[in-house]
Amino acid sequence: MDLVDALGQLSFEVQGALAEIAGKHDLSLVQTRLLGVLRDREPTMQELGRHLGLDKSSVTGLVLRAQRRGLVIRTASELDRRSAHVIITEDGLRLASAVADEFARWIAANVAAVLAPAEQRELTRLVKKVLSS
Amino acid sequence: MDLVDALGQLSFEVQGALAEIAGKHDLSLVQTRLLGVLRDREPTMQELGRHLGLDKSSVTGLVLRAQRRGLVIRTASELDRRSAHVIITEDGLRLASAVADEFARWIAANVAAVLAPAEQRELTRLVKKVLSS
DNA sequence: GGACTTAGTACGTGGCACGTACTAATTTAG
DNA sequence: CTAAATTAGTACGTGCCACGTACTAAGTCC
Repeated sequence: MDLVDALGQLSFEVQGALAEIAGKHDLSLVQTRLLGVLRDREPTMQELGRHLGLDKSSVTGLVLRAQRRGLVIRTASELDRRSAHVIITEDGLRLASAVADEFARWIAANVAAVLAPAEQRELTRLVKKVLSS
Repeated sequence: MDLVDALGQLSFEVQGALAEIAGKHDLSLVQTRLLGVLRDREPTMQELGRHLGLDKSSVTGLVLRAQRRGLVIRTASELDRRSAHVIITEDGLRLASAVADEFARWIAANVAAVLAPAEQRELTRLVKKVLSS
């Protein structure tokens, strides 16, 4: 197996685990990403679309469904009355943290557990180097 | 950034690239995986579901859409007349190869290009170690 | 003030995934 | 050897996701 296969498989593995964890909390992968983005931002719909790589028309429904479940709210912007800021609620924050914690535990059990500490550091370093490009 | 964030982000990055490449060939990520599985197998619908981690009722539609586009065919099993084997067509093979090649080029440009040869080997080794667990 | 641009929604289409309910073929029990 | 249970697959309804197009309302530019 070469680098291409290794990274391809790894990405499916990690995304699969994340999807499963999210599913246990009745969240889709996209909803989870949404909440993740909103943990440290209060973006407009447009900015949200940029962060998630989605069209603005896709964001409408995504936020609508999250709002129905009480995970986010929309507030009118005061600077520009056309735009709305999306803000995560307490419930949303709790869910996001729960998923994040469980994901961290999955990494610990499935990655960290099979690598020596030095290997973990090296893997982190290499991946970061790739991501920063 | 720690190991958890690094692997999370990497998986989104890789899957995003793969989805984009697949999209250029009018394939979804799932269709691409389907064709990938079929490159070296002629599974029944059930086996296909197991490989992809999907319910059998999900596989029906997936294969149906692929069949409409001439990417796969279904043939009746001779051992068990209840089951059908899914087989990739020449067109399907061509598409699968095109996506795989382009993905390999993406890895070369975005991963291999920023790592020294020894680092690439080390990354591959570490990822394989994780996957084999 | 009128033309243009921008933020967001509405709606229709298509893919994806599931659960449930069904048919047909096969296997198992009695 | 039939009757019951299991298995392979499809049909259908639901909901999520993503997009393009068309629209409204608000802001900007002349």
